[in-house]
Amino acid sequence: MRAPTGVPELSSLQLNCTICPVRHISAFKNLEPELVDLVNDQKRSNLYRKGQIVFYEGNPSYGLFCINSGRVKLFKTTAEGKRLTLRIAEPGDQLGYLSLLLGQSYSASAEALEESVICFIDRKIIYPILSEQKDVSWAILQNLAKEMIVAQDRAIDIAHRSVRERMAGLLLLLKVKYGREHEEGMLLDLKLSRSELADLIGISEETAVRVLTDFRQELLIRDQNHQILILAQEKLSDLAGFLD
Amino acid sequence: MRAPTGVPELSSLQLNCTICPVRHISAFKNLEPELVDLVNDQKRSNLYRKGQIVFYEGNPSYGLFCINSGRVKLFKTTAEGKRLTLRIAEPGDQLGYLSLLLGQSYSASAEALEESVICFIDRKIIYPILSEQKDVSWAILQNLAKEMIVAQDRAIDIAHRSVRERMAGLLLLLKVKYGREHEEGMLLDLKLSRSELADLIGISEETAVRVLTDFRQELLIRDQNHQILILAQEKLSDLAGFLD
DNA sequence: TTCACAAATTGATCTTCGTCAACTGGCGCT
DNA sequence: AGCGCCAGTTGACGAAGATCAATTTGTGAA
Repeated sequence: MRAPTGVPELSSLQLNCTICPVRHISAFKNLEPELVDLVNDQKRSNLYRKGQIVFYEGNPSYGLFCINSGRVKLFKTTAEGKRLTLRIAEPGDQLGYLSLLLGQSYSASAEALEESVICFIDRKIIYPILSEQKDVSWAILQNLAKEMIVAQDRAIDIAHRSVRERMAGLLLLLKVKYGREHEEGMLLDLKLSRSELADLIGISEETAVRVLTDFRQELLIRDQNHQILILAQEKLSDLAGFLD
Repeated sequence: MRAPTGVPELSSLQLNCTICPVRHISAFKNLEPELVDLVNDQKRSNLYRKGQIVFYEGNPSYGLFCINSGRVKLFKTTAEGKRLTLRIAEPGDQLGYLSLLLGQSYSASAEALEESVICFIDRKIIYPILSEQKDVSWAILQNLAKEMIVAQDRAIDIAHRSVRERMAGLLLLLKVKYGREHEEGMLLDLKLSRSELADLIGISEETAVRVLTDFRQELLIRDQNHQILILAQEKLSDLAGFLD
């Protein structure tokens, strides 16, 4: 039994693309005003609560999701229910463009990590924009290329690095995106459960707990309510085997 | 010590893009004749022998490689020398476009699996074509999207599937691309060493040998000189956990 | 507050796979 | 033929993580 795809709890709010603050950091940043209006008229803005599913792997795709606020994780699930998180999408990011571009059903599921507002644009609107506006497809191309490298790195990490190394690497990776200055180090401004951290590097929740407990005892990190405070970046870098 | 990037042993041959048989299955299939001429004038065609490196991870990129004939594997290497093969590129495929698109050094290394003829197009020629010709960038976009899904699938496989499952899956995957009818089953028309097979699924050579020996004893496959003959597809499908 | 439930933690155990080492077989070269 | 080399194979062993189970902690709802 699967919940219906893309059906939000609330759907009254409708944003205005013209003044959307995240458009300027999205693939639509250089979109011509008339096309922005076109998108604006058609799109639906929806609220997703924490834990809500935006779409399920395997379900058909009818358009593109754009994150206005909140964070969404993309993950795949095996037949036995094991998960691997592929990426965490941010405001300004798009969801579901692989399926859209390839005209096939979703290759991963998406779940809101926080309360999020996500707009949905019908593919009938998107396709013409993609094929006529080189800026948009160029932006997506660049994005895809970057994610591709991340995916490749992830694959070799999972194949050949130990859990300790991967966890250290993950914390440093999260630091780049979510790190906030703190008097004793860098605070990761993102709440992720042990299980969600585990999914990001393809390990079990229990081993994630164990490794993080080790890190804590080695004074590399500390728990700050439900966020992680990085105390010793350099040692984590050493652990992760970072060369730079 | 690393060998210089992209320096072939022989470099006398120069192909003609206009009549290149693989252009029509490449990202340049719809390129306008004048632009084909432009590419043709600038490109260099080079012969690479089996085992020769086309480029090394970390080296700077100056353009795009297009495979005219032969097969090339793309792989990443850890600091300890462990490898993971990311994909096997075919005639008509491009190499190095991630680096080109992102303007950064190679994120993987490329090595000829067979004697191969590969053309090199300077980025000065490529960039204008990419930004003006939506067909080419659209084709690359589609390619990238497909590879992205493969990369994602690979990641979850490595994280959560057993070696047996992965090897069964790999054989079936190779069958799709390289399978040739044979009286007793499907012959994989591609010579890959045990070590190369191992690299494709992120395991050691020895375990690859063991799993394949098991498969052989279970009469799922057989060695046909240095190629693999698949005798029992359905059983491999079951092993791989394929649902279809 | 108290209950119920989810998240985090810890321990014990087991399986899988990597590593190291030795041995074999095929093949080209002289 | 004889040599050397490399891919393939096999065995023994150990370490890394997964799994299962139990316990503790935290948290929101009534």
